[in-house]
Amino acid sequence: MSLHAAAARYLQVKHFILEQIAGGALPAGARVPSENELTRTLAISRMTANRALRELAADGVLVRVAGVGTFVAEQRVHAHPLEVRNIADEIRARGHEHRLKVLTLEPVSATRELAERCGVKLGATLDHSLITHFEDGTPLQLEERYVNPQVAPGYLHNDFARTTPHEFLIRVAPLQRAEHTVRALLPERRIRRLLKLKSGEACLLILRRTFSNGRVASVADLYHPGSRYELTATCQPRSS
Amino acid sequence: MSLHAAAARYLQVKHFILEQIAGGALPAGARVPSENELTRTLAISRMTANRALRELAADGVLVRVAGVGTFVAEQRVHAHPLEVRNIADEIRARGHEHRLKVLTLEPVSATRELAERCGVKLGATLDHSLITHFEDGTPLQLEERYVNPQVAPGYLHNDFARTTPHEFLIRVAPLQRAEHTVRALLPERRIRRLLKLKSGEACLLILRRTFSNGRVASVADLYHPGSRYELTATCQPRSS
DNA sequence: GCACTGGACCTGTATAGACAAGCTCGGTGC
DNA sequence: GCACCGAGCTTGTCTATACAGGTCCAGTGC
Repeated sequence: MSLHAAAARYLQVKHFILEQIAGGALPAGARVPSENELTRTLAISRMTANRALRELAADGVLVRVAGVGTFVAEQRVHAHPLEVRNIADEIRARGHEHRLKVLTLEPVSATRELAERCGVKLGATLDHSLITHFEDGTPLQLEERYVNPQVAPGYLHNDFARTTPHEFLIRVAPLQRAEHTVRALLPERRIRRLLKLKSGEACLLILRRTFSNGRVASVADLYHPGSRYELTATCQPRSS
Repeated sequence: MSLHAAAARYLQVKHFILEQIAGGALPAGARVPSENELTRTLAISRMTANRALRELAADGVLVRVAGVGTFVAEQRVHAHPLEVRNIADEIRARGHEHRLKVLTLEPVSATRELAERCGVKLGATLDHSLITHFEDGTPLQLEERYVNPQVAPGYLHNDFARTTPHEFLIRVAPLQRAEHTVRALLPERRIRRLLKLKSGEACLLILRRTFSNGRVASVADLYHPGSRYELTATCQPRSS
């Protein structure tokens, strides 16, 4: 088995489970096939099934009870401890209407810089999307995203009107870690036009990398109008 | 083997490694025994060693490189998980020289906006400082700070050449919480001059509020040149 | 009817052995 | 001297098997 041509077996099992959850075949609380069932139906060894289920449980997707079985966890999105901001949630939390517009959606070949950011080989295929997010009709984010189809398959076929890129990704590729870099810049014309910025208006750029299973799931450049958007964070030390 | 009386074998292996790291026997970058070595020295199977090392790598404690070995990760998370950046430490961590220049240092009377931010009454006295921080002679931060003398007394008499504002504050008023807001803007002339910005260069502004004993210790506006500074943060969920 | 018990099934963990693929380094051939 | 190649190490993954302990339920004995 090649490690590059196909994903590792236990990852396939994880995706197999995740797809059933995403497709609604396994609603929250539903029982997931046991290790022995997976062993039989997927023709894998129990250790492989065990690793897949164990990692999904560690990601919070599943809940395992010794002696009883494995079940789909409730409230997947909500319980997530990662403070990764989702522009759609932010807008809705303020009581405003969120809409998005897909400008580009296509596979691309990784340039040298992209390959490095995504941890893939030069020329590898990445799913690329360019999407603008609107709050009550005003553009609030320009999202340029590259997704590694090896880690999060099916991105190009997602229905973005129903599932935002962020929502799709945390469902398909359980979030492990996120890296953020924040910059301020005067945007080039293309970005200025898409965000309807006044000339001379600064732009907040958030470079985000999300990791799943130790690999980069996606990298995103998030452009925000400097006059209409700010980032907030509260740091609090753990007790003890 | 009881699952309750003694920890699982792979957990023992994890602790074995962690103790050596904590004890200094394995400094950052040091090579960790390979799976085969652990198999021999600890009389365990390779899968057990593999799981211990794999999970420690997932936690960010170790870094594994296929075909090379396993190493102690750099930058172990500090004991204090508060991610409050100190520009002086940042600069020194990069191996550069930090210098600062105090432009203003005087008590002021709180305006309405300031009073609100600091949680004091209108007209209350606040200690005000305006300081520029240099990296190898290049300005990297303009720090405008207001300190509540009720919470952190003695700020105006600090020797800033020896103790930076941040260092003074965490010593005098133990840090409880920090709030950050990040904005991008095109700075006014005064700031542009002090940071030696090119006209048309964007500026990263960090608004910070630090709390001590439930009260605001200080508020600071931190201006950074957009072309020379960026903010980075990594979010990681708790290991399960 | 009720308490108990044993079997079936589940997860959790451990072992031994195997192959693939990446990296390093030393030796070989030119 | 330099390029090349393979041995030997590493991690990454998979299989087959095993035992322990938790949970549930049906069947048994009273």
